[in-house]
Amino acid sequence: MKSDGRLARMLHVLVHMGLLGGRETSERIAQMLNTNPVVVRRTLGALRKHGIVESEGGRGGGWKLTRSLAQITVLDVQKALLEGQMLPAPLSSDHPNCPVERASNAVLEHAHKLAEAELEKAYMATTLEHIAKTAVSKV
Amino acid sequence: MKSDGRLARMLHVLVHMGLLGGRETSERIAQMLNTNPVVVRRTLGALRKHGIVESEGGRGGGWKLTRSLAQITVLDVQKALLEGQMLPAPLSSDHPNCPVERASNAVLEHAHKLAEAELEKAYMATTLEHIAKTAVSKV
DNA sequence: AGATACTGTAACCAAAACAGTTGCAGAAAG
DNA sequence: CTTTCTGCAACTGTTTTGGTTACAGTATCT
Ligand code: FES
Ligand code: FES
Repeated sequence: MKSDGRLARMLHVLVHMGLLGGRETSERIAQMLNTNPVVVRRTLGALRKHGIVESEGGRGGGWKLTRSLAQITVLDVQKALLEGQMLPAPLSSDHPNCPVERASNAVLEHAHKLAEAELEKAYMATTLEHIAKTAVSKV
Repeated sequence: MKSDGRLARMLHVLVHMGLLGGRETSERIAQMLNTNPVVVRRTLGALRKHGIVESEGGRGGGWKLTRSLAQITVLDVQKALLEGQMLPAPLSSDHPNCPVERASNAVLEHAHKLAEAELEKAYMATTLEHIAKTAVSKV
């Protein structure tokens, strides 16, 4: 499967917008992401639905943040992009009545829940401002 | 993406073989997994390369375990099936020289490493015998 | 009003990964 | 020498993300 690069791209874009302040058009963001304006609208559109960015049409329009970088965590962005679980356990449903399959699935589900909790904790603890400061300090 | 059900299926098959003891043919395993014998050979073949099972061709052939369920962990099976990382961080490489992209990627990579460590710990702590006992106790 | 510069969205194709299927070669036992 | 197995190559199907084209709607400027 082709891996999902949306979270990394959105972090990049949002921090960029936070640092440079102003409004950005899909066209400019697309160039910075080596991709197409439509892909940018598609992905930023998901963030808009969750109130992280807002857009304006027409001449002079574009995208901008609705709150400061310090008020956005990586988890906020991830949740806006993802519908279901972050780390779904890869279960089987070949033989639903078999106790062995159920026990195997239970083990996998438990392990994935632990890992997902760890991931969520790390995502929640990191604000975009933290990323911005790290980036600026390493220029 | 279509999710990867190989680990769950292999746990099921291996515990089944451990409990019922004997040799099993790809055909019988395929029926139990609601799939095709070729898929079974393909997947069990990966386990054979890692010494978890062995196969014999010809009449009366089939698959059997090389060690007891207590000597196989979920992690062993996972490592046999997967080449790379269990939980690869979904990084971006659109603008490799941009410090913001690098900082974003670093955050994601760190978070995923934590989650992967948690997952690996849980997988390593669980033997197939543990799954077998849970299943038997719940019949 | 009309040109210009934006977003919003639908409809497609490409790429990647797992699953499923067919077909056939080879090996071991009867 | 037939039967019953594995091993493997070569397809197709399916799902998900990414990329592209095309067009409708909207706000600003002259
Ligand atoms: S291109 Fe703007 S921050 Fe990386
Ligand atoms: S079918 Fe044999 S253990 Fe589930």
